[in-house]
Amino acid sequence: MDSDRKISPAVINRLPRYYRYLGDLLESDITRISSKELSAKMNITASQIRQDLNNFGGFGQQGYGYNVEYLYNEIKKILGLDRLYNMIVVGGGNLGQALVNYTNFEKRGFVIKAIFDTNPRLIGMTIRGVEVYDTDQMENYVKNNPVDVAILTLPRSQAVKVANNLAKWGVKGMWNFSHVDLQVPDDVLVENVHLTDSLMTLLYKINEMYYSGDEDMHESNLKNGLPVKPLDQDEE
Amino acid sequence: MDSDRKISPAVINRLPRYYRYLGDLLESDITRISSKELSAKMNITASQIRQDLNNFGGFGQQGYGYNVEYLYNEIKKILGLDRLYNMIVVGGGNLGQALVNYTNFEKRGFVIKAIFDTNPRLIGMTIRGVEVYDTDQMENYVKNNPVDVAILTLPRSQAVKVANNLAKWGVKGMWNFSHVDLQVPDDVLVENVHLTDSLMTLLYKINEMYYSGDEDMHESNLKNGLPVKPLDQDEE
DNA sequence: GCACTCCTGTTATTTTATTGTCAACAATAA
DNA sequence: TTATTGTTGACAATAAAATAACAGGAGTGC
Repeated sequence: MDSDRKISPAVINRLPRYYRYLGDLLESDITRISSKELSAKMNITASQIRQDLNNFGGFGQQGYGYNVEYLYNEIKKILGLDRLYNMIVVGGGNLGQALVNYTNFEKRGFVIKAIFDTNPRLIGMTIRGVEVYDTDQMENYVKNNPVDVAILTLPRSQAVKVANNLAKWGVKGMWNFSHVDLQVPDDVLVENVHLTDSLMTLLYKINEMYYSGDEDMHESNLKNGLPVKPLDQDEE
Repeated sequence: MDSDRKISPAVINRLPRYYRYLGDLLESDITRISSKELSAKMNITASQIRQDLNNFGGFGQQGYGYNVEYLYNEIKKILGLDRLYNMIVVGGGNLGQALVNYTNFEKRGFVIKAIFDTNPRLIGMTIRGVEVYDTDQMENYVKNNPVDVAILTLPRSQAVKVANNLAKWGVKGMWNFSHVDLQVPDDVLVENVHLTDSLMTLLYKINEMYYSGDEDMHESNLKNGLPVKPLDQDEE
């Protein structure tokens, strides 16, 4: 494993997908697979699969292909999934609770240790065995307990300040669901999940496919049962 | 708006982000902005901003820059956000409920009309005024009501079948949160949100930064308070 | 109104990512 | 054994994306 070379982000983003497919194969008791076969399943070129994997080492064997279980475990190691991670949820709203309730996280080694919120009605409650604390206690908690990842599901107005504090107090990474791009020190890693952005790109594609070249789209719009109404700006 | 030319996916994915920043500027009563200024705010090169925007038309003016409100509204139109969209949620679990409860969707014109689930305890319930129906009724509903987007928050085992049916019945696009890559006809658009994948890439980066070059990572692991425990495969 | 600066739209260049090709070698069959 | 097939890993070729360069129109100050 050549840890000097810088792996391109495009490759890293594909790794979890390989991991998922290999897990599926493992469950189906398939013991070996060639890049060609995997290519057909995943809709990626075989060439790219081989090149992606070779960034981390030669896991395959000529004339044989890849051993599914071995490759699966190697990718698991590469992604760091052979360890436990301590996480906290900041913002105990709907999304925060949904993530806490997602049982598979625990199975994968993502352990949510605490939830922080400012809402008095939530504080003291327990969600799937995880207690909700007042945000006031967060500094104390983070400074005295190892926190690998903070899951941010709070309103954008508070997100920046909270993220900066968490960074200062030693949280390694942030999984950010709030509607704002965080600016934190370079040694704190941020992964943004902008759900609305993702939905918007879907809508763009729908529009492109169903209404493209239609300069005044209102008519076709009505035909499709979509009433036209001006919408104004909203605040998260 | 040159609707012939094919816009690259990279550009489309950036559009919502531009839209977000322009909305912020609008709220701050900033009326004009140059690509250079926006570049500083967004951490993108000015060159890329100009090139991105020019895919859709010349919205700026030499010596002046871009009019914030005008550009905001143009991007709104490009993304198709000047219309209403009818949506349904398939899978009324935690995540599905969280999305229904996300009030901003409605403000943006994303109207969730119905929720479908197989769980008898949920059927008949109302979440933020949206009723939960038995999945049996979905075919009838979709065939008789325009559905632009189906939000899929169901277990992977059911996702593929449901998605194929929805495609057949005329749903235009799917916003897929289930842990599987959907294979649907070409005229049905799918936007996948693989939350776990996104978390895994964050973990990769955390590992790279904190444990890189450390072939036997177990020791440094313990130093950081992360107990090492072998984890096995799980099923969604 | 004129000189000067700003800033776009566009073209050129560089960088990054993907795909295609092939020699080398393993597995399998003859 | 020996031939044949399958398949990797390396690298070359191509494509896509990002960045830089720049000509020239529009604003600004005098």
